[in-house]
Amino acid sequence: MTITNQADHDPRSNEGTAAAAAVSPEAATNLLVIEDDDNICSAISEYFSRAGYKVTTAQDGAAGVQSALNNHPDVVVLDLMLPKMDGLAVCKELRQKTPQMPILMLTAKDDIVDKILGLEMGADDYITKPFSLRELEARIKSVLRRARTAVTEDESGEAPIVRGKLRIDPARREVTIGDRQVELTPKEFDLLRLFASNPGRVFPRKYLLQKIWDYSYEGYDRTIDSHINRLRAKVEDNPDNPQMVLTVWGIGYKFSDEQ
Amino acid sequence: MTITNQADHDPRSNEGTAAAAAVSPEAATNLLVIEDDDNICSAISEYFSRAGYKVTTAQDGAAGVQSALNNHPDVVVLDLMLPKMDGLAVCKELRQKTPQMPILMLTAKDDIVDKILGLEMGADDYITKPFSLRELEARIKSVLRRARTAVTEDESGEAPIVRGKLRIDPARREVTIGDRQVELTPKEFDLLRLFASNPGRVFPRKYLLQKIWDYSYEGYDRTIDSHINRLRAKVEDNPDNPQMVLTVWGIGYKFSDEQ
DNA sequence: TCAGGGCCTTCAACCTAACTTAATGCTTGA
DNA sequence: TCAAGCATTAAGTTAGGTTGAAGGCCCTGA
Repeated sequence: MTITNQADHDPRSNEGTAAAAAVSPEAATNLLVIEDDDNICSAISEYFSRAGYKVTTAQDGAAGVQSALNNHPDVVVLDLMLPKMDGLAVCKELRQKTPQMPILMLTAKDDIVDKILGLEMGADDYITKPFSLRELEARIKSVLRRARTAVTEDESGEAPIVRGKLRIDPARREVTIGDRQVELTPKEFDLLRLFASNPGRVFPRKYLLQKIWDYSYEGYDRTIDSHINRLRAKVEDNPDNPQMVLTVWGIGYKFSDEQ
Repeated sequence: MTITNQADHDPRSNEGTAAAAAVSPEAATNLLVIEDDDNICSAISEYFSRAGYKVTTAQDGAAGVQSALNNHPDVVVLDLMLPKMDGLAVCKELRQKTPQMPILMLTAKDDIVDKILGLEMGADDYITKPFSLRELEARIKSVLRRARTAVTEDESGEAPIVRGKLRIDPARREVTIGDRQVELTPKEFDLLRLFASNPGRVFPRKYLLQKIWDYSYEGYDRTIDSHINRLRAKVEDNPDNPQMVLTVWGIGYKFSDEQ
């Protein structure tokens, strides 16, 4: 016997459209766009204003940082290529000064190196040009949702983490899927807990090495793959088609925030 | 919201099935379900009645609180979205008035914010829709087990601790297994008492050093292993296959919470 | 009061089991 | 097409179990 939740008209499920945001009951979301290209800038600005966001823009990195610190936007959309101070530097500085502020980075198409650097610098997510505005909006919502529920990853609270059928009990170091208990090794457990505490957030391999394997570990980062492999074998119903621990091609892994 | 009837016959095991619970020797467990959806409510009610539980239901928050205070159920299953008084308010009120009563919260799919709030409000665990009834049963058992054995670790009350054949009398510093009395050294006793006060909870070595050895002890933590070794020799029927004091690889030790 | 002995605790060493890392070649997806 | 990811296996490393001995404390008896 399974209880499902279909055909449930939850207003939240309309996410991703401009109209939905416009009727949102909550106070307008403040959006700061740091982008030097006028076309992109005004397109974003127009779309999101109409969608009920309050949009501020900045044309270069220095101005962006200023604006972010003065206006405390709810989310920053940050281009990587900027005059005066490039996106990575901006990201780094904002992370230092306002660690909580969610940052969504715009990167040139296929610029994997930059994506990785961006994520390592502390961006919360990235989106590659070209992108649709609806896509951007979806990402922004996702980042905002995560920020609201942010569990600082090392807080390691004793409260159980539940994601669908998956349940992690940090105090007992127990993991169950549905009613089945799963035995994990320490590394597997640490990885899964980190992932599941921050669904949707992308963890680059380098970052994982630092976080789970202590600092400046100059190792083979394929090692992570091995652990992910074994973790999936234990945790996924069908390891060939993972539903929880997902690969982000060229970057690393993340926990699904679907469902 | 619909109820489907799939994959009920799970070949994995017979544990947790209605039949197994029905023959449980202990007095019926009282379950209060606060849920406005008739389908879910009757599905839960039917399943758990058949499993030998005594089930009471309430259709809204206010009625739920009343029922909880009048009937003193062993565990409350509480939906978050309720008419009259929402789940969070119910949870908060129950926590104030009967702090011991275990609460398991049902949350809508994806409603992470609510999960967190729920736990902050004092729910003991939560489960996301959709869920299987077997899964719910597993959670309920887990919450009940924790509630039964919950001892704040520093309470160090003088009441004897009984776990199966093991009995610890803190006032007399006596330990018996079955009818056999066991002589423990102070460290052995302290360890065993700490473990047995919180079955299932994992105690890292560092934590034990702080707790049992006081001060920030910069020592050899293999010392703990020695004590565990001797403790097991005295306390376990077969020290090669410990049933009480269990190793958690890479972390420390815990007391078994089976049975 | 001091020596002797017993018990508890700590430490060290060795051994095994468990887990992690590395390397390989194959598969996959941009 | 080809770099990135995956699966498999083998080697390496680390953590835990076990044992025994040294040090310290306390009790006891001379």
